[in-house]
Amino acid sequence: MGILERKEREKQELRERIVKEATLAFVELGYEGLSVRAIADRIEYSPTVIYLHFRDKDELLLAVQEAAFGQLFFRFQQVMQIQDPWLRLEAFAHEYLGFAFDNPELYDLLFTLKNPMRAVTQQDDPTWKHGHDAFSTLCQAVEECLQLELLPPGNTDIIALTLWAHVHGLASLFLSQRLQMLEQPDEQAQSLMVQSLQYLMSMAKQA
Amino acid sequence: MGILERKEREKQELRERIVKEATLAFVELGYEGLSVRAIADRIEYSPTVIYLHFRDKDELLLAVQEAAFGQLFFRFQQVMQIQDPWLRLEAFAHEYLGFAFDNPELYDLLFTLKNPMRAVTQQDDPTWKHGHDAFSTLCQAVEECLQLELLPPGNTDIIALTLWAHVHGLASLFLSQRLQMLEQPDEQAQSLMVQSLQYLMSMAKQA
DNA sequence: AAGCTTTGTGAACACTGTTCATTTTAATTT
DNA sequence: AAATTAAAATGAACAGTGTTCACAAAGCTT
Repeated sequence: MGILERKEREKQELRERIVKEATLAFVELGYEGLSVRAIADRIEYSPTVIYLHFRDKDELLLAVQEAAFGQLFFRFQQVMQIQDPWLRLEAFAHEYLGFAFDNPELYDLLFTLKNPMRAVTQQDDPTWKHGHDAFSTLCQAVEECLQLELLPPGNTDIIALTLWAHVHGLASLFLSQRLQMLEQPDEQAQSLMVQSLQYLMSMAKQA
Repeated sequence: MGILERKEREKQELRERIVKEATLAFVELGYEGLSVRAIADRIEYSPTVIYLHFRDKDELLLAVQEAAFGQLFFRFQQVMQIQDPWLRLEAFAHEYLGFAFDNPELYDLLFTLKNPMRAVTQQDDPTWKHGHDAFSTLCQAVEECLQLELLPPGNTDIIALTLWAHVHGLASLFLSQRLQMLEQPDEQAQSLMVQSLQYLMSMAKQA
């Protein structure tokens, strides 16, 4: 009686195809340009079929977000193998910024746009798995640095938050074009961010 | 011959009324809920009259943003009178975060939303005056701290950017509800941010 | 009072997210 | 194999969006 299984599988496949094409359309057109009808065109189905798989657009964006988290986590996995916790911390920061540069729209979806979060609070099913995992690995690196006295003593979560807030702040200001406030050419913006990161890390290491 | 002047004045008054009502509607309904027709209703004019004063919605948002910058700058002016540069720096950070908490929508408009920036690059008229001013005052406090050796030596702009990125990162993550990743109750989120700020400042002061 | 410029309007266009009655398709039962 | 039932997919529609344009109202100049 593999028929039900096959139908279920086909349904999941279609769902994944929706998420995949939605992701492509999203990175291509940005958030404003992403429409349900555009996705429907790409999967060659009627727009209404999307609502058979997702309550609304927010829930679809949540699925796209989850897929994007997978991409970020994939880049992190290579960093996780670095033994030295301090070097690992630095590598995390660079990888994080690298992801933001390479995938500006997806970065916004992960850490800025409010739409997917509305869906996550509606259903209190806390998907967000990859997000917590990513933060945990950051905390672990911080923990190891603390034990080796490479960081000023303090609460692990707070320190991890401090580092995260810093790199996110840089990425966010850059992507939203607010670094224009520094009155520097745009090509140098990335260099500024690296220098800021170096300054922070040098402050931390003086402990 | 005060007629032309009167007409010009009336035009400016209407323009300011548009910006004012747009601001009110914006903080009330948020970005998604803000529509040209809703603003038109509030000013009791036809929607098309708005396009006599602004090229498009982005340009209107830019004007709202400028007004919001005024509000932020107003809060900063009281901080600017603090003599001790270190205390001034800390006060800036708290005032910045306070503004973000009190005016979440306006904060997004100032530092996150891309729409107004599109207008600012289209016309290369670099309004953005208040933004530069705010950053300059931050730089000045940093400069004074450097001379008193209250901060590790380094480029002034880079240090100012580092501080700004940190508080903006905290505010941004909080407002976009991404601090859920810390698995802490939402009421404690603000406390976490203050602790993170304290950690950063203690690191900086050890120089 | 006639003409002209500015100011304001209503209707329309091409979109958007979303819903619902209807039809097509597939699987099951008779 | 035919009829029945359940699932999947659709087209049309609704209310809303930003924006444009031909047209009307108002005010000023001559």
